[in-house]
Amino acid sequence: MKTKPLRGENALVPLPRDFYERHPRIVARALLGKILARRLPSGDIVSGRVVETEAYLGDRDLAAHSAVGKTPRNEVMFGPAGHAYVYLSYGMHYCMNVSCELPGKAGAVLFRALEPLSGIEEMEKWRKLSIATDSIKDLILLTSGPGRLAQALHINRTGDNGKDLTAPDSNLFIADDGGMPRPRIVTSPRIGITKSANLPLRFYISANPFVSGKSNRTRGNLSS
DNA sequence: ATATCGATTATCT
DNA sequence: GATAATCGATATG
Repeated sequence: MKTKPLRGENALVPLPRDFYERHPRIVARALLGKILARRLPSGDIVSGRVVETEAYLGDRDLAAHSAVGKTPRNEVMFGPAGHAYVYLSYGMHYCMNVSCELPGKAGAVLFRALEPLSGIEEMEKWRKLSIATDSIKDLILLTSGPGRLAQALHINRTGDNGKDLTAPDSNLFIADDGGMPRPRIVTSPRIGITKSANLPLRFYISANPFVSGKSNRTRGNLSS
């Protein structure tokens, strides 16, 4: 698996398919510290570092959308790994996932929070926000939370659902800039679910201020 | 055909 | 802390 860290300008290349062809729990942890990026028509990059993820499993996970079997909404979860699964949450927010596992077996990882890295002004525009400063307190409003980060990167179902995030020319992809080699990872139960709520499938970077969840009310255990 | 329930967020009190 | 906004999927008649 070629996940060799890359650095320097134009170093953002999509992670390979086999990165995602693993158990969602493994992928969710491996994605922490990576970069979720949107490439604009101009070539500019809107991006953030992944600081919080959740795994949704194909087996014995009643909280996963795939638990009811394949439907038009969730079919990407059953398809090949490395594709975007975008769904509408509570009728108003889009949430961004990447499919995992081998074809036929369902699985996905939900992106729950990013630390903004580039394209802040573009994020403000898409979020319909005008933040006063570049303080953490203001930046949090851009990408802390699954609905927020999707809006900040202009992710939506019609434009992005099913998109191959590993394609070299994809305008939505995940990359490794080598900027966070071994993040300190905390494990906790997932947020906002009732079924299978006890499973420890949420992962976030320890002490990172962009992690979502009511002033980090939801506690977890340091697991690395 | 109608009712219920979310992998959420913004905006109140 | 509580609630409204809003819609697709699912369950039931």
